[in-house]
Amino acid sequence: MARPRKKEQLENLAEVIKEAAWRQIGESGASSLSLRGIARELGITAPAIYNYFPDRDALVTALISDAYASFGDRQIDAMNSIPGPGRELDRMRATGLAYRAWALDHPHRYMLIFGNPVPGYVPPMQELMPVMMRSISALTGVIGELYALGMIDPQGIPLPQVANSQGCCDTMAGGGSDKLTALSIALLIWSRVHGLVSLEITGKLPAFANDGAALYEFELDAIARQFIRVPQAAPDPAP
Amino acid sequence: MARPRKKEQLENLAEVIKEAAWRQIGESGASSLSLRGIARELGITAPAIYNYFPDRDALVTALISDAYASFGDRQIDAMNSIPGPGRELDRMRATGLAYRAWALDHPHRYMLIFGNPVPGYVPPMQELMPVMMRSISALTGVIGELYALGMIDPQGIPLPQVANSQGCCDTMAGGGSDKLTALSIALLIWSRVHGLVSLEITGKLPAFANDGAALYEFELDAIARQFIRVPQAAPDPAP
DNA sequence: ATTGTATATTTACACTGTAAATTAAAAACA
DNA sequence: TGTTTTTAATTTACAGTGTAAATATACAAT
Repeated sequence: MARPRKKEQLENLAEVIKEAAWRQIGESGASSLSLRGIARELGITAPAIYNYFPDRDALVTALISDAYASFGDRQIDAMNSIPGPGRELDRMRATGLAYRAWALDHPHRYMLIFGNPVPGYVPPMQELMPVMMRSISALTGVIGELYALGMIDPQGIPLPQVANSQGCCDTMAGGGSDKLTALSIALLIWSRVHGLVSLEITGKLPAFANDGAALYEFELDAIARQFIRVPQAAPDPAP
Repeated sequence: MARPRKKEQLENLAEVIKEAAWRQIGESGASSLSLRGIARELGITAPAIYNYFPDRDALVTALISDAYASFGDRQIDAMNSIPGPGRELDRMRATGLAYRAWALDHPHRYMLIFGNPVPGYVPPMQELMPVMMRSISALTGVIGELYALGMIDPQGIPLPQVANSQGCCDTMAGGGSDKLTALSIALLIWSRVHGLVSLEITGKLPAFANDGAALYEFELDAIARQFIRVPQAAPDPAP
């Protein structure tokens, strides 16, 4: 009732197809991704791919899902690289630096998930939501820690409308307005790092070509200064 | 030696072609722009377009150029809507609000110039530089005004490397490090509004779908707070 | 009227994604 | 073992794309 093995290798053809797709994207960009090109590279015919992906969009979705996973791994690794209490600020900075580092390591993957480089493709949010949520869990987690420590001043921060947060925020916005504030801050921070990184990756910061790092770290500092307040330590009684 | 008029109208066919292209972009997005589709809509054949644009990329470049012009018009209008000295901060805010307003009015044009939605297209910077520079002249102009008034604290702001600023910054980086600082600040501000606006336009802020304005105005305020310092007015002697 | 030139059409080619029919191969069952 | 069933691949075909080359047409200049 099944036919798991073929005479040749390539039993994990779905994975091989995705690898070829990534190589092709890395060479000629994500927009010129071609099923026929992949098939040509693998020595098979184009319609054979349809046994593994119902259409080209499904392949793109799989690539995006993998990219989110890779991105999420790096974010979570960065967060875990600065463990323990009392180092929440360093932890946030580490995830911030990891954001740009991953983007520079995989510019095409970055544009694939955070830009819209593929012609008629619209990502199926419902399917991608889990990997998406996981990938931003590092940032939202650290923000949550800082919030719990009273290191964030919530005043003036616009909140999302819970009625509109369909599914997306159910996981994290389940709590009260604390979580909503944390989500909002995470969004504002994401917007800032995304703005800078996407401009750098697409080569729109020519004057800073060799010093995007300085600009980015300046922005990280500015972000911290804006949102973080170090709680006034109660002056301990002199010994 | 020439043949200026045809029996029919459509003498400004280049303009008509661009209009059809914009309409097509407005309906099905910039990525599905098709020469054959335009020709079909205009009742001509596809190769006829090649008499007006050497290839599809040239048409896209012309569209981008027009989009920059439209964007620049709105920016400059916004700047001029708050004239006179003493209102530099309001002027900056007006250009900031106009940035998002134009983007929401023309999301496809915005993505055409600030995203990269067209398959294999790479914009010819050299050709687009004039309209690009004009379109950001409003922001850099206001920053320059504020800088001249001593309302900007340049310390800590990373400067671009003049060696790398090829052509782009010759116009504005001709001066000393003042201009470079202003350029750098303009870039940091652009990065922030671009990050937020691009996320909103591409529908990646679902939770804030109905209140992008609040989020954006919060960001404008934060930008002003970060870069602008009101010079200490000398306390005038009590009457 | 003839020439010259700009503008359009026709034709053709290589490329894309994908649907339908067909063939080949391996596994399951007799 | 032989036969059937299931799955995977190929072949073929179609509609779409950008664009190059050759061709026809209509106007302006001579």
